[in-house]
Parts: sequence; C-alpha cells; structure tokens
Amino acid sequence: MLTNKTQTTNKYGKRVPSLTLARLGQYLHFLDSIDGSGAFNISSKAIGEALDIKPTQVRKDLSFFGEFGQKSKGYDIFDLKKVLMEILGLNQTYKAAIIGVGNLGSALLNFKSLTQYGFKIVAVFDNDKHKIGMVHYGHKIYDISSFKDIVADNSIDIGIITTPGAAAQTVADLMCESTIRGIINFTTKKIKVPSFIRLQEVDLTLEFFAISHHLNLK
Amino acid sequence: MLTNKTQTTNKYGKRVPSLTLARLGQYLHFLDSIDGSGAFNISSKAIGEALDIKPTQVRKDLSFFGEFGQKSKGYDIFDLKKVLMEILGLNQTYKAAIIGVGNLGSALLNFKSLTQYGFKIVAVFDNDKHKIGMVHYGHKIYDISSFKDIVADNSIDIGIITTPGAAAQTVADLMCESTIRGIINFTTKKIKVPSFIRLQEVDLTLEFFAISHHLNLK
DNA sequence: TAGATTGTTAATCGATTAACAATC
DNA sequence: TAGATTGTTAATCGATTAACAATC
Repeated sequence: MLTNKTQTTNKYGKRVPSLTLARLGQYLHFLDSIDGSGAFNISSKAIGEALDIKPTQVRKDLSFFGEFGQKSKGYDIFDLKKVLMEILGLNQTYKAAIIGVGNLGSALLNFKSLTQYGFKIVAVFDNDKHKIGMVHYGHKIYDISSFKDIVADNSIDIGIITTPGAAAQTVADLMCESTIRGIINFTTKKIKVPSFIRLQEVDLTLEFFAISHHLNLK
Repeated sequence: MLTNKTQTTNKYGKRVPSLTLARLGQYLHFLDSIDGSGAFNISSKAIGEALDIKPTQVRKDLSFFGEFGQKSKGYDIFDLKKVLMEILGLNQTYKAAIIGVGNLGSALLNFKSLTQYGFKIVAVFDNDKHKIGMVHYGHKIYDISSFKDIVADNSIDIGIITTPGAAAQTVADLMCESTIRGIINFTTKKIKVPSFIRLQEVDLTLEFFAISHHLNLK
C-alpha cells in the first residue's frame, strides 16, 4: 500500500514523500492516456483536473526533481513523460520472480502493464509438488528449494510474494539473502526485511475494508 | 490505494483519517494471526512492534471509536477483534460483482480472504462474446448488457472493476446508476463517481514504480 | 507498593495549498 | 499588452508522537 510512511531521497538529497511518488505514477498514466490525442502541451491545471489533484500539488511534486514547465505554456507532454519515466526508474528493465503460483500470482504473470513498463517476470516458484515442473503461461514452475541458485543465475532484482500469509516471512528471508533488492508482499501478513531492501506491502483486503466501513455507516 | 486523502466520519461525528482505517485492518489481521496462540491480552506496544507502528499510534487510532483497553492489562484479544470487525463493517456480509473476467478478475473470484471477511461475489460480467455464458470457477459469466437487471435483482453492494482501463469510466457510470454504493477500481485509469459512492482506486503498477524508483537511485 | 499500560493532551512534524512574483 | 501558467514561499492543515496523569 502506498502510504506516506516510507520516504526516499532524490538525487539532489531532497526528501521525497512517497505520496508524491505515487502521484508521479498517476501523472505518467494520465500522460500515456492522452498521448496521441494531438495536444503537445498540458498545464498542471489540466493534469490536476483529470486526476482530482490540486494544480499546486502537481507543480510541487515535480519541483522535487527540477523545473520542467514553461511559463504560460505548461509542460511538453512528450518531455514530461520522459522525465517521469526517468524519475520512476523506468528507463531500464527489471527482472522479477514470483513466489506462489496461485490465482494472484498467475494474474501478475499475465499483467500486461508490467511488461509495458519494463518489469519482466523471469522465474516462477512454488512448493506444491503438483505444480513444480508444470509450464504455466509459458513459465516453468520451479521448486522453491532451487530459489537461491536460479535467482543468482538470473540476477533477479524484484521478488513478488503471492504465497499464503503463513509463508511470507520465510520467503522474504530467502529473498533478502539473494540479489533481490525490492520486494512486493501481497499477503495480509506484514513482513520484516533489512533496511537496504525496498518493501511494498499490498494488502487488498484493506481496500475492501475501507468500503465495508463506509457502507456500514449508512 | 489507501492514502490519507479520503476521510470518513465515525458514528460520533469525529473525522477518521483513512490511514487510521487502513491500520485498523492491519490490527485485525494481526489479531487473527495470533488468535489461538494461548494469549488472552495484548498491549498496544506488542501490536505496534509486530506491525512497525508506534504504540501511541495504535491507541490513538482506537480512541476515535471508544475506550477498549484496560490499564496495565492491555486489550482483550477476542473483544478487540470484535470491536475492529464492527468498526470495519465486517459484522455483515456484502454482495459484490466483478466486471472484467481477465486474470485479475479471476484471482479476486477465488480470493479466500474476501469470503472469510464476508464479501461474496454473486455475479460476474464481461463483454467478450467468447466468455459470456461460460461457467468460470463456478460462476456463470453474464453479458455486461444485462448488468442493470442482474445487479438490481441481487441488490449488489460493491462493484469491482477489472476491465481494461479504457472501459473503466463506462463501467463505473453503469454501477453508479445501480444499487452499488462502493466501487473498487483496479485499472490504471482514474474514474469519477458521485460523492455518495465510496471509491477505492487500486493501481498495482504504482507499487512497482515505487520499487523501480528506489532501485534506480542506487 | 511498584510496574505496566491505558487514554489524552500538547508539541512536533510533515504534507498540502493559497498566494504571488516572474515571465512567456 | 493582457492572459496564462510556472516555480516557490509562507501559511495552513492534519497526522504522528512524546509526555504524562490515571489506574489496574
């Protein structure tokens, strides 16, 4: 979940709120969606209106990284997209491994947006004897016991945890001793990792709870 | 994504930050995980340590809704679970519809945690002629054109959008004219809904961007 | 009693936003 | 020039946290 808890520091040493980071991603999505519509420039006002964000917030977010606009013209769509992709580290590709080939793991395996932005799933693991060895959507499912070797051989950057919650910490520990430097945990169990690992916890049930809480008030 | 943007008001009229709401869900998950371990009480300190949250934050979050602890003892695990479930509206069941039977839609269809907490998927829709009529994990896939009737007949509460982004707003509009009062949008396209609808936007690519941004700095 | 732990107050911290000078 | 829009400053707003009295 993208909260304002974790912060990063940009290349100039400035602290960047992680909510800013989340919004930069939204800006990129929006620019992608209007690209090719004929317009060349866009204002912070227009971006803000589309995304329900104040224009000052848009400009402030960008100001952490430089000056990219032109007074009275706004931002060049193509240039801003390039800038955002650079900020978000999307000017290179990343190798990811999925651990836990359930429904969610399979969904991520086929998630087109990931490929589009340069995230490549290069290995898939499970501990279920019935699944190991199977070819699943073009990916051979490996035994979790061969995790260390395969991750090292492929110098994998990102680990995706889609196991049952009970296995999350064990899997995370395994990842932390490998080349993996970023982890996305899709289980409802919080995990602990050393500070040199970037961790994103994505708990989908919390999104449903926010809805049920709200509906229940009525 | 659970940000601190949307707020709700509790039954006493107090404003509740939505980050508080997200944490309440985490507390519940944690209590679920230690339930049956033999302990009867737990302190805010212990909850905080497990979830990497300050004990004062835990107590503050709970204080929006009442006083549930006992001085020098902490909280009764069973009682606190009950309280959290009530706050989160989990003392009843909800009927949900999924629109878009791709990989993510299928994953949610089989998401055990949802059933566990009382979210029941009662109808599944798509606009793909090849999918319509098929029985998918026990659910017949309906034509999106029959959406209005089926949602009304089943008085569905929650709409889950797992279509391609391009269809998100159209689908959302359809939902807003139905009995649906809560929407979860899994596409990367932001949608607009009237203020009486609770909207949760879940953009999974943003979680990957947070990782790539971080790895790219190194 | 001493120790543990609550609930709440007040201080601090950080993020958002209004205002505005600069300028294309 | 007048209008549009930037980048930044300073004010505001809101969330987190330290401190502590209360009390089991």
